Amino acid sequence: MVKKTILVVDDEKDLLDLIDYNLKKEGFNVLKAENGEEGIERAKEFHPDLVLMDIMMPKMDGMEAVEKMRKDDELKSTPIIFLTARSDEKTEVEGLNKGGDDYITKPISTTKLISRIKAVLRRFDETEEEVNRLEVHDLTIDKDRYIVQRGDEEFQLPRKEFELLYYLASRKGKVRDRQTLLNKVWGDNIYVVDRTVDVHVRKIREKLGDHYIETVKGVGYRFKE
Amino acid sequence: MVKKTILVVDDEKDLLDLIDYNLKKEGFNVLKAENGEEGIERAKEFHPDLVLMDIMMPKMDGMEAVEKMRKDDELKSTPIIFLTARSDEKTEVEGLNKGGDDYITKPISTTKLISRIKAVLRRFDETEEEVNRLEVHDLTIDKDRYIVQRGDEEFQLPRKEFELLYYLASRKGKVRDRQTLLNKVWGDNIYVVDRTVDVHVRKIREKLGDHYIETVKGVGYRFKE
DNA sequence: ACACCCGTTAAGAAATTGTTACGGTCCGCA
DNA sequence: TGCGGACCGTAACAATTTCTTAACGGGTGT
Repeated sequence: MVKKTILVVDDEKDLLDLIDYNLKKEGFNVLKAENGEEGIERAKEFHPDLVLMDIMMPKMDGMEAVEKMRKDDELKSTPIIFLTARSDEKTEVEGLNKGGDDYITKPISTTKLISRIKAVLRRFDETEEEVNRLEVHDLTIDKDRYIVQRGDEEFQLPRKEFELLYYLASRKGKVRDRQTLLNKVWGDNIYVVDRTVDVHVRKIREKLGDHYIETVKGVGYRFKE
Repeated sequence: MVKKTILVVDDEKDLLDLIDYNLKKEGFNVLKAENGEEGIERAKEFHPDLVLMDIMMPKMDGMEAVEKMRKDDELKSTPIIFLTARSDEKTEVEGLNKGGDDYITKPISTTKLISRIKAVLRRFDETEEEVNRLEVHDLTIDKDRYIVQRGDEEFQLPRKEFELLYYLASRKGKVRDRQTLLNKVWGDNIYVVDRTVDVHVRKIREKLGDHYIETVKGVGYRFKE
C-alpha cells in the first residue's frame, strides 16, 4: 500500500514534532507547516491526502486557511481534521464541515488522533472510489447524491432529467440524436416517442437555464463545451 | 463506575503479590497467573480490561503469550502493558506494539505502574468510544448503546430502524436504493420486499422528524447533508 | 405557401412513495 | 404455559411526483 501524506499545520513547534513523530511511526509521510499561509503553500505543492489543521494560529488562522483551500479546485476535496482548544470553536468548525472532515479537541491523545485520521481516510477512500461526480462549467453533477450544484444553489432534478443531463454532460460537446438518448437514458427496448426528450430538455433548461444544453437542428442535443 | 479487571502475569511470586496488593488498593479487580499458558487461560475465561505481562517467564514466555492473544478474536484488542527487565527487550516489544499498548521496565515503581495502567485504560476507552459513534447534524447516533440523542432527548429506536438510520447517516449525502439498503442493513441473502424499507423510514421520521432522511424519487433514500 | 423540425404547454397515465392496518414472531414475565 | 407488548414484514389504498403524449405554434429553408 502507498503511504499516505499528511500535512500538519500548527504553530506550537513541540506539538508539531510530537505529532510528526507519531504519524511517522504509523507509516505516514508527514509535512509540517507553522501557520496557515505556509500550510496552503505546502498543500498546493504536495497535495496531501489529509490535513491536520490547528484553528488558532498567528499570521493566518486555521479557519481562514481552510476557506482558501475550499476555494481552490485542487484542494477543495482534501479532507481536513481540525484541532481545537476550546469546545465553542467546535460550533464554528461544524459550519465549515464538508464531506469527511472531523475535528478533535486539544489536549490530544495520540491514539485517538491516529484512529480519527484512519477513520477519515477510510471514509474518504470509500467516497473517492466511485467518483460519480462531474464538474462542467459552473455545475457539479453528483450522481452519488443525485444533486446538481451551482455555487450555493442545489437542484434536485427528477430522475430522468438528471440522468439525461448527466449523460449529455459526460459527453460534453458531442451531439446525440434523440434515439441515442432514449437508448442510453431510457433503456434499450423501450417504446417512447422521441418528442419526450424535448420535454425533458426543456424542463432541465427551465431549472438550470438555457445555456447548458444546445440544440443542433436536424440532429439532436449537445452539452455546451 | 465499574471496576476494571487487570490480569497480571509474572513468574516472580513476590512481585505478583506486591502488584496485586497495590492494584487492589487502587480499586481494580486483579487476576494472577504465573506463566504465559496460565495467563492465556485466565484471559480467555475472564476477559480482563488490561493485561500486565512479564516478558521473561518459564513455560511460555510473554512474547509468545501475546502473539497467541493477538490471534484470538476475543482477546486481540485487549491492551497489554509489558514488564521488561532489560532495555534491549524494549525494542522487541515495540515490534509487537498495537493500539494502546505500553511497556514498563523493572524495577517497577508502584506509582508509575499505576499511572501507566490508568493512562492505557483511558486511551483505550477513548478509542473504543470513537468507533461506533456518529455525529450528524444535531444527532448523536451511538451504536454501542443503540441510542440516538438530540440535545437532551434520547431516542430508543428498534434495531432495524436504528441500523437503517446508522447506515444512511454514515454515508451522509449519498443516495442508496432500496435493494442496497436491504443488503447492507438486512443482510445479503434475505428475502424481504423492498417496500419494507419505506415503512422503516417512515417510523424513523415519525420519531426523529422528517428532516433527516430525504427521498429521492426513482432512486432511493439519502441522509440529508 | 409548404414541409419539416423544434419549443412549449397542458393534461392524463404511469410510476413511485406515503400511510395505515394487520398478522406473525419472539421474548420477557407472571 | 399463557399473556402482553415490541418489533417486523406485508398488503392495500391514498397521495404525490414524474413521465409521456398530443396538440398547437413558430421558425426556417425550399
